[in-house]
Amino acid sequence: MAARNSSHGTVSRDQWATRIAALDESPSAPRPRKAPITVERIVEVALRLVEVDGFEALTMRRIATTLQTGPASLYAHVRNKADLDDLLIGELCARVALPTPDPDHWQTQVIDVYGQLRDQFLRYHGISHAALAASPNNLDTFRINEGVFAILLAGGVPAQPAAWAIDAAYLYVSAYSLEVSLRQKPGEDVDGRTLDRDEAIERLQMLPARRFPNMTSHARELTAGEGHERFDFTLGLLFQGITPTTS
Amino acid sequence: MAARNSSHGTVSRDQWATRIAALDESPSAPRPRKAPITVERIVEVALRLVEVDGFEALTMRRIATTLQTGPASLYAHVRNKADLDDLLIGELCARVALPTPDPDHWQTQVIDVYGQLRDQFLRYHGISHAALAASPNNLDTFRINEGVFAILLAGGVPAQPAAWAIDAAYLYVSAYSLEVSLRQKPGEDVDGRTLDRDEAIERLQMLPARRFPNMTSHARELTAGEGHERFDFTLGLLFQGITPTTS
DNA sequence: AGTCATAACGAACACTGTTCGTATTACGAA
DNA sequence: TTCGTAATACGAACAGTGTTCGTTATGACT
Repeated sequence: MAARNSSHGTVSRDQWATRIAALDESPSAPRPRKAPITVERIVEVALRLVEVDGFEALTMRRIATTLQTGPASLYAHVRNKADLDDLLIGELCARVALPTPDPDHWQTQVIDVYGQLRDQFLRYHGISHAALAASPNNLDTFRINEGVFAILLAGGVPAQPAAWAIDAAYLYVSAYSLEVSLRQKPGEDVDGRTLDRDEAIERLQMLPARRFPNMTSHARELTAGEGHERFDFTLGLLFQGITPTTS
Repeated sequence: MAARNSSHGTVSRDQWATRIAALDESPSAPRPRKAPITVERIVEVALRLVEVDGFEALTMRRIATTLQTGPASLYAHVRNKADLDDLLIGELCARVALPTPDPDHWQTQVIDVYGQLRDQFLRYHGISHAALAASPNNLDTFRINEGVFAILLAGGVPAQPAAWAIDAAYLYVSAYSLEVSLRQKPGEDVDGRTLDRDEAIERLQMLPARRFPNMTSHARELTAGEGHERFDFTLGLLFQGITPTTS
């Protein structure tokens, strides 16, 4: 009611600002108009934000401001935040390369696939939280399950144990990645691993030895496992138990 | 500035209301004064709220209003919401009964312990979310680990595989409980399990058979598992792989 | 009876996901 | 070219969340 802007060539101040902002876009972009907001760009920006600040800091507002818009604009392309989370873990699952089944090396193939998934989860801090919250209805999750299923069947594993082991493995990979992500939170980077381990041993041995005799005496075993040794160990247990030909 | 209440014996309206409310407390309580707010009461109320409405609906404000107070009053007894979550899963872990190790039945003993933990998690919808978010620094978690460790060592399992299997088992139990909780969300109660299974089979077979040949042909195996059959299967894999005496 | 540390509290802050109604845009038809 | 229309983008707001600040009331000890 106060000040319309329909008189001759003048534009509103906001429009002027957006035109200026549109000047220094990417000069080689075929669309100098604005910046079309698509689901792919949302996922891309969201993953970049998660990679930098972690999944806990991923909010619709941050995605929107990174895209130079308001939060309401995202809901035209994404139903929920949960829906966006599904898309994120879908993208991560889609990056996992599935090998052609080799009956002689099915076990290492399976561990390699889940290692890829774990690395994707660990690259984006805390995103496995979304992997656990979202029931695996995602098509990309199905793709991984299908690939592992093929490897297992090629290896001679019966269908029933294979199906259950696949389910358990996905759960374990997600939970393991989440635990590692949360444990790395106070730590600076990948360094200081043995230092953290010494401190963990110290804390364990600080426990009352009467109530915790085994944990205090076996603190070394409890904190052992360089790198992803524990990960490989557990997956080995899971898939060695369904081996058709006993090693 | 508007209406003080320091004149003679009159009390404020709020004070009067609290006095009236204090009348119909528990008549046999030794403290007719007010209602002392302790950590135990907070945990008790929080668990009751989670049992009714699920963990997602557990907020500090709801706990406070249930205790007839404001949200700020809780922070005198609890550092964070995360701290409260730790207390909750600590209470749940404390309820698990640990048997005296029997070398002849160590495997069933271990599965029984984790079955108790799973049932506690499933009784409170979505609380395993907190179990995964909180790194197992809790003393009650240590207690379970200590108990299982004792069972495993009594069974003749070497310390290193025992420690790693304990870690993996706790992770799996939490993730499994969380998945079951989230899957039960739309369902009414425990009923309708086979109906859900038929629907799951139908959806699986709706997938494009060219890209998902194994999942479509083995939909029955993928959806199989009455009750906690999958749970027992996975824990069996985990602990059968570290058995000293091959069955 | 008086003092004082502590607990309880009301109100607010910064922030979240989400929705409503409007304003703007792009594109095909006259 | 001009216009109308369907779809999109967006500002502002709503109902919540966890958490903190400054104040008030309490209960025990001297």
